[in-house]
Amino acid sequence: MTWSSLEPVPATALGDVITERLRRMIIAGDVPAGAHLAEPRLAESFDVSRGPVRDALRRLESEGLVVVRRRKMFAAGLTTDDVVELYAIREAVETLALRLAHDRAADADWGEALDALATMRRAADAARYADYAHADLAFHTSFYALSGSRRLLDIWRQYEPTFAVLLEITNAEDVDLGPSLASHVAILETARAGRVDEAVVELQGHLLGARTRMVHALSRLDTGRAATPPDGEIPA
Amino acid sequence: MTWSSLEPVPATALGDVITERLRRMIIAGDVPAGAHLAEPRLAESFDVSRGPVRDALRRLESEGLVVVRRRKMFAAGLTTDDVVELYAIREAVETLALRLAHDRAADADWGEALDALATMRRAADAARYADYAHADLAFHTSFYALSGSRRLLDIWRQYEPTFAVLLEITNAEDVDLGPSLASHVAILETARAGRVDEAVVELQGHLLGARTRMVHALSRLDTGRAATPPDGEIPA
DNA sequence: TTACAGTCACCTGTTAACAGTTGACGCAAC
DNA sequence: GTTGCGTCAACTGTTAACAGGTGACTGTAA
Repeated sequence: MTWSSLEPVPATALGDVITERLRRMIIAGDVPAGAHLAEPRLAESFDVSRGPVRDALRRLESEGLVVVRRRKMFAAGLTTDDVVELYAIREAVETLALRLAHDRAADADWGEALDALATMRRAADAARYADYAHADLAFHTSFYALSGSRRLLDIWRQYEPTFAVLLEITNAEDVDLGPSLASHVAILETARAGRVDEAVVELQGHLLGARTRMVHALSRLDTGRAATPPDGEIPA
Repeated sequence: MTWSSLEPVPATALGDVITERLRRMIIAGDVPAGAHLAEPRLAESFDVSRGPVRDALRRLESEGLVVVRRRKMFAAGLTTDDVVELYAIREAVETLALRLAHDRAADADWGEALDALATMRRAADAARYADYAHADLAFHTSFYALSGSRRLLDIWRQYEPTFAVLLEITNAEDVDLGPSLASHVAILETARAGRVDEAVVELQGHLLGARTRMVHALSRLDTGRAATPPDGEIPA
């Protein structure tokens, strides 16, 4: 018997499943922005009761993918403006995380970041985009983990699934992963060398590049998606 | 008939009430950090069913006041380290908010901030600490609102109640509100004059001062509160 | 044709109950 | 005395049902 995951018990709460599926549907635009997300309808559509749906909506609300207006839940969707906003916030918090991680670097170790980087290198060589994206996020997560700030990690985890789905969707594009990899190497090595201000600048440049690619990919993906269609119902 | 609040319908969801009461109890230390927050026990204690309690726990989890470990909820409490952490995060996001607000200042107006400032001045003159704290938070909220970033406002609203309770608790102290008021005036006037870099520096200095006072007040308040007592049950 | 009123369907907030699981306590065997 | 096992209580995840309220639709009257 081989148990790959030791931490989480068999645990796959139904609410988590609904959260993930609904999140993907909203980001991908399967649920049009502005659509009213009524609990009974969603519950029937996912073939569960209202409880897990309620949990999912609460969670997605804290992720910013669902907004509540007059006690009703509506899909928020992701416009290119939202992506710009997300990257601006990420720059602010990840910069802080990197600085804090650096401050604690004495007793902390960059092992996780190095592991992620190795995985990224292998994925890049094999052009395995999904694996690369996964390792990419793990790399950045390691900064938050190393920062020692639980709340900073919480904020990141709040938006990390959105970035994950975005990366996954936009990675249909045929991009050369080389520059991205080099950028990550530069950030980590500069930080490990103790030149944290320089590393922050590298990070900002990296995020700017990622944002630009993301915005282009997204606007190419759904040219017709408006900022806020008046209303709508979920397709099926 | 006089209706003071026009926006929110009679709306006072039971879950919101539980959230507020539980939040206050955790921050004040009435619920010891590390205590297991079992739904049935809390539900009976608040004389409601598990539903609203569940909502409250989910909300407080996103605020960082409750942590989930092996599917169970535990009170996180607030140590002085947490306060330092909170102010670090706040500096990062509020700085961004101030910059974004400044960028949009052409079509935006600082009316809300000015109103809050006027209220603060009156409260300071009358030494009404609670009113001052309230207006203080409204002042800062206006920056996030003016930033035009919904998610930035969301992050602030996530932690704003914690700051509110902290201010309320620590304001038992007899402090001169003059310097705080002057600090707020300086931030706003500098920003309105378009010298945003200078305003950011003012803001950072202001937050540092606030943090210092908060840490002192808190450590004076509960000298005996440890970082993580092993476990415990809620008192009553 | 338009304005108003009544009806009706839907949705949210809330509650109680059921099922599976986990952790603890106690008892018995070695 | 210690170790292993069985029982049991408590908790989380989940579901179905009830109550109040809101908005839309329709029919009627001016």
